[in-house]
Parts: sequence; C-alpha cells; structure tokens
Amino acid sequence: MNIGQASTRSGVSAKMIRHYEAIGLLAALRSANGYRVYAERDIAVLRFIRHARDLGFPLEDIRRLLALWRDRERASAEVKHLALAHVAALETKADSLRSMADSLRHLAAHCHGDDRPDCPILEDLARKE
Amino acid sequence: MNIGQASTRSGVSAKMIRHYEAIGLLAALRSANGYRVYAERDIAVLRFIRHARDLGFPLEDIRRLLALWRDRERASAEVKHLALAHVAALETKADSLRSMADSLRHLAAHCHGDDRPDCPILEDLARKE
DNA sequence: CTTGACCTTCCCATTGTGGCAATATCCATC
DNA sequence: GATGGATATTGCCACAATGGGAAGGTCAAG
Repeated sequence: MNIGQASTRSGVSAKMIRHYEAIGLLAALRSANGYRVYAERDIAVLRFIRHARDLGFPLEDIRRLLALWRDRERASAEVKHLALAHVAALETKADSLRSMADSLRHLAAHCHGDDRPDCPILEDLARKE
Repeated sequence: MNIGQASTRSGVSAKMIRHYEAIGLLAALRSANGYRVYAERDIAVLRFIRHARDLGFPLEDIRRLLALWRDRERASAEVKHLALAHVAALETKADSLRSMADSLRHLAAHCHGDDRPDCPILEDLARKE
C-alpha cells in the first residue's frame, strides 16, 4: 500500500509519515518507482505513534516506547516509569496554565469592561518589578 | 542606557529585547556608535511584555495590549475581552493536558511496573482505531 | 496521448527562545 | 598609545511538530 492509503488507514498525515521516517521512527520499503510501501505492521506502528501523540508524548519518548513495544522481553517497569514521568510533566504544565488563567481571570473580574479607560489588567502588567 | 542594563533592569534577555524590536513591539533609539539606547519608558514596556508573557499571552496579543495600554483613551472593554479570550484558551489547553494526564495515569495504574512484559499502556497505544 | 490523482524531494513558515561566530566598540589599566 | 575584557552589533542555526507549496515523476482510466 502507498503512503496515501497508509495515511487514511492510520489517521496520520502523509506529511507526518515522511517526517517520522526521516527521524527514524519507522522505515518504509520502496517499490520500483520509488514510492514508499507499507504493510499492516506499519499501520499498527503509525497508529501507535498517533495514540501516543494524542496522550501528549513527545516524539523522543515515543521512540523509546516503540523500542519497548517491539521488545517482547522488555520489563513493564520501564514503560510505567516513562508514562509516569510524562504524567508529571503534563500535570506541571496544566497547573502552570491553570494558574495563569486564575490570575488573569481574577484581574479581569475587577476590570469594569466598559468604555472607561481604567483597567486593573493593564495596571498589573505595567507594575514595576 | 545600553541593552545589557535594560536587560538587567527589565528581566528580559538582550536576545529577546532585540527580537521584540525586530517584530515591532518596541523601537530603540541608536547612539552614534550604533548601540541601542533605552530610557525608563522602554524598561516599563519591557516589563509589561514580560508580565504578559508570564501570563501566557502570545506576542501578537501583547502587541494589541501594548497598543491599548499606550492609548489612554482606550475602552477597558477591549482589554477585558482580550484577557477573557486568553483565559478561555488557557483553560482549554489546561483541560486538554489534564485529560491526557488522567488517561495516562489510569493506564499506568493498571501496569504492574515490574519485570513482567505485560503492560496495559503499550496495549492501549497499540489498539486498532 | 491526455488528464487527474498520486507520489517524490526540497524549501519555507510557524512560536519563542537560545546559542554561536565574526566583528566592532567602549573603558580601564599599563 | 597599546592591550584586553566586557559589551555591543548582525546573522545564521537549532529546537518540536506540523502545515503549505513548488517542481517534477508515475500511474491508470478514458
């Protein structure tokens, strides 16, 4: 199957499939005309990558996860460790965004939001620190 | 004052000060030797930018906020609107990350994390969809 | 043989920041 | 006046992940 169908079947854009190949996440055979050729196994790999991306894993993590997945003898401890480290990173980031939102919502609550120029949001941004 | 001192005083790296200038967030005078020269007002602008960045505002939003800040006649409604839109964006992003973390933590909870190869995390990533 | 759909590679843009290199300038010390 | 260290200048490259588009090759149907 060619890259177009692999894309449809896996839900990964052709552009990204080529990119993943370029950075060594997956290797594709080539047919006589130079077209990339994919087998069922490759579709599974692409879907694996997509699911991991959906969980926010960076591609470098995915590279390791793929290695662990391919290695039938791998210890699940490594996978769990990677996953929990990522959970922590996600939560740290989420907390950070939430905290920004809280601060800003608080400032906005005290802003009249009418045609008067007075605004605590701008005043806070302009504070000296 | 030169860029180094402006950087120290504002907490914005010299690199970023030049970048902000390049994209038109601020303009610096030049002295005879070609060095950028900053006044107190510029320090205030740089701090404003830094505070807005700390709240996660993208630079394009900051460009608008600066315009509103400089315009003494502006209506606070515009500022509030921008701020609340950003709050919504932050919360959407935070929810998304939180949701990823929840899913992954759930999967990890069912992973033995020992030396057995069995692992629900990999199984989920490898699911057919 | 043409047309259109599909494939190829290569380059550019994004967002915000950092780093490095070559070069110029300032200032203080000898 | 010369030397050196700190500071300045510009410009290019890099990151992560993705999209867009151009210029060209290939294939299958009509």
